[in-house]
Amino acid sequence: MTGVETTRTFALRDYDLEATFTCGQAFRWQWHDPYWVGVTGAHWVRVRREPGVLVAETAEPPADWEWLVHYLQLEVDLSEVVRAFPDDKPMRAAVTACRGLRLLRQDPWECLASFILSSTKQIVQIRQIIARLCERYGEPLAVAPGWPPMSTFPSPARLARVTETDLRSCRMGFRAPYLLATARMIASGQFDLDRLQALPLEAARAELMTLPGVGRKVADCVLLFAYGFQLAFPLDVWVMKALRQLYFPRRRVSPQRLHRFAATHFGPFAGYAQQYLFHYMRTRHGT
DNA sequence: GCCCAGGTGAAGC
DNA sequence: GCTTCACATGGG
Repeated sequence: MTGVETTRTFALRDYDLEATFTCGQAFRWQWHDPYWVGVTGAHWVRVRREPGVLVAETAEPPADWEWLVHYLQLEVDLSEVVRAFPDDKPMRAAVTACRGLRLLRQDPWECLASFILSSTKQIVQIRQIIARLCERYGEPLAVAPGWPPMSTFPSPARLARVTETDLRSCRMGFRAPYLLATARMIASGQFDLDRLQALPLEAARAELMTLPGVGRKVADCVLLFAYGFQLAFPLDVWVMKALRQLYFPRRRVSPQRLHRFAATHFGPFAGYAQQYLFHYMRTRHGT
C-alpha cells in the first residue's frame, strides 16, 4: 500500500518460471542466475524463487503491484486448469513433462508485434530481433544498479515514424513491411486494439486478421497470450506435429480438421493444453 | 550447400 | 475453394 518498496514477496505454487518464460509465449525474459529479468510495460523487474514464494524486485518503487500479479497470472489456480484437460495419454505425458507451465497475460501490442515477427523464425531468433527493436526504438528504463540497460517495447506511434529500411536493419527481413503497416494502422486510430477484449472470440480473431502480417495463427497467439481467450488454439508446425503424431498417427489430416478436433477435444482451457503440447514437443528428447 | 524455423499473402489452378 | 510459391535471415 505504501508505494515505497521495490521488493515484494508473493505466495506461489505450481509455477515453473523457466518453462513459462522460455516456452515461446514471451521473448524478452533473461536468466541471470538466480534471477529472471524482464520488462512488463514500463516496469523493469527481476524475480527469483524462494521456498513457497516469489520475490520480485523493481528498480523504482511502483505505486502498486497489480501489473505484476496480472502479467504473471498469479491468481490462477493451475490445478483447476490441469484437471480440465482431457484424461488421455498425450496430455498426461505433456502435463508430466511441463509441470508448472503457465500462460502469461501480455500487453496486446507487444504480443501482436512480437508474433508478426515470429513467422518462420526460431524462438532464439525472434528474441534477437525483438531485442534489437527495443534497444533502438524503445524508451530506456530505470534498472537496478549494476544491471545492463533495458528499454520498453516501442509503441505503435514510435514505430509508425520509422522507415521500412530502419526495421529491416533489425534483421526482421520480409516481416518489416507487415510490422510497419500494422503499427501505422494502430497509431493512426484506424485500428483499436482495446475494442477486441469485449468481442466474442471469432469476431476478435476476424478483426485481428484484417491487419497486415496477421493470419489465423498469429491472431490466435495474441488472443490467447494477451487477451486471455482460453479457447484460442494457435496451430503452428509444432502443435500440428503433436496432434498428428499423438492423436492421428499414420493418417493424413488437414489443418482445418485439426482445428475442429482442437475445438472439441481439449475443453475449456484448450489454449493451455496447446501450450503444454507445444512445450512438450519442443523439449522432449528422442522418441 | 541443404533444410527448417511458433506463417502470411498472392498467384496459380 | 485448395495448392504452390516467395519472402529474409540464421542455426544446425
